[in-house]
Amino acid sequence: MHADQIDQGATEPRSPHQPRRRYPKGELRRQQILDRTVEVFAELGFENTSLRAIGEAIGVSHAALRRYFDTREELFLEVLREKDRQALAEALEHELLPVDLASGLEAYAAGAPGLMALRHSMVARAMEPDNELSRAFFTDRYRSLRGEAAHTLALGRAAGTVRGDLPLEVLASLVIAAMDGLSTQWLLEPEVPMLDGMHALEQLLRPPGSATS
Amino acid sequence: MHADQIDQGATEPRSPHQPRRRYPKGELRRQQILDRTVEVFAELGFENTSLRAIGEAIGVSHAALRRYFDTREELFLEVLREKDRQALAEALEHELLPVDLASGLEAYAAGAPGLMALRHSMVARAMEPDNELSRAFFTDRYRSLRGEAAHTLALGRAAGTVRGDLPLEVLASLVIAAMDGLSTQWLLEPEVPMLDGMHALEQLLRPPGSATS
DNA sequence: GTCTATACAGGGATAGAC
DNA sequence: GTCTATCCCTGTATAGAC
Repeated sequence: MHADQIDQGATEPRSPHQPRRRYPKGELRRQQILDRTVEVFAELGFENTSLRAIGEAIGVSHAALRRYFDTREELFLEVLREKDRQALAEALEHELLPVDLASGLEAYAAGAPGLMALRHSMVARAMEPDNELSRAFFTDRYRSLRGEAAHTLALGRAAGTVRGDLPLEVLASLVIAAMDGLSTQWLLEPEVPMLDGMHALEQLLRPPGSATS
Repeated sequence: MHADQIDQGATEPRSPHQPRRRYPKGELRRQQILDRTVEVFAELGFENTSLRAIGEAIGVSHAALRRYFDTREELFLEVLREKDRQALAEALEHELLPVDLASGLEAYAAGAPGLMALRHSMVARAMEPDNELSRAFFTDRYRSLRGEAAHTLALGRAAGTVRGDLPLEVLASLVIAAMDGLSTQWLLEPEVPMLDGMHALEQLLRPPGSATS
């Protein structure tokens, strides 16, 4: 679902301005740009992370970046896509999906405030008119997240830790919303106990008669 | 708490570039700028809502706007401050605080998607380094929102509709987070049932033994 | 007090040379 | 694949008209 754009070794024609990326050099350069972008963004923020600033951090001109990404927006989206892929790969390696919601939030916020800030900026863009690319990315992403949450909740239901009197899809949406909103408050003010909020939600989700912990 | 900057008729000296605004014309112009900014933003989005675009919508040069607002960021923040004041005034008029969380969300999202998108853009900025003005505004705002939510929850507790085994502040943070996150998903994809999510949270908050509705 | 005109540094996008 | 040069747009700043 997430990785619908894997194309290593493909030889078919492709959309204009999307480089072939069959050669190691271009592939490495592309990855370097993505990595540096995160770093520069964490330091300078959305407005100041210009193509020129990223290029300077790498040692190339801003125009060179456009061989790999059509626009700044696409570059940023690709950074987020890449991080999602990494997170998914890591989750599959460590175990299957996290049964614990709070640990899911930690993975979600991912210890990288800069990355979360980038996500927030891009989500905001996606709500605006004439931003089809960003909107498509995030509607997809939230759909995926809700699906994963629904799955985790279903497991909890089977294990007796999640009550069964409310629709799964609604609860899934609520869980994702709580993660989003709690991380927002936490990023603004680190004293806000983000994990306590998530644990509270876990408590609320328990069936009425079950044990307190 | 919210209205800490009411200064009509004040005669004290003020910070540089903040006009006195004792004269009706300037006051009206200022209000006009705030109103038009929301409209232009709803149509064009964050990037394209330039000072020049706003000025053009009013019939004034972009430089004129700076008589009223030091920077674009401050203009946007003032738009949000103004909307918060209006919402507060309206809430006080219609009744005291909303006892119903779901209706609170409707007031929160406020039927104005453009405004919510502006809020999201500005919150994102507030998380980044070197954005003290935005950060101060939103930490304040979230503190206020959590306070109001805690108050509403306390009333619910007294009325027997909110369980008493979890700390109020944590639940308040969770409630605000849910509003934020649900409105995000809803703005991206209007089919997502925002109010259902909030009603589900209300159900979850009920004491274990209480009636289902 | 209110506003226009103007200048400036920096941004993303782009064309064409190498 | 990368560069330089260029286009038009942006926020900010200042000078001076009225």
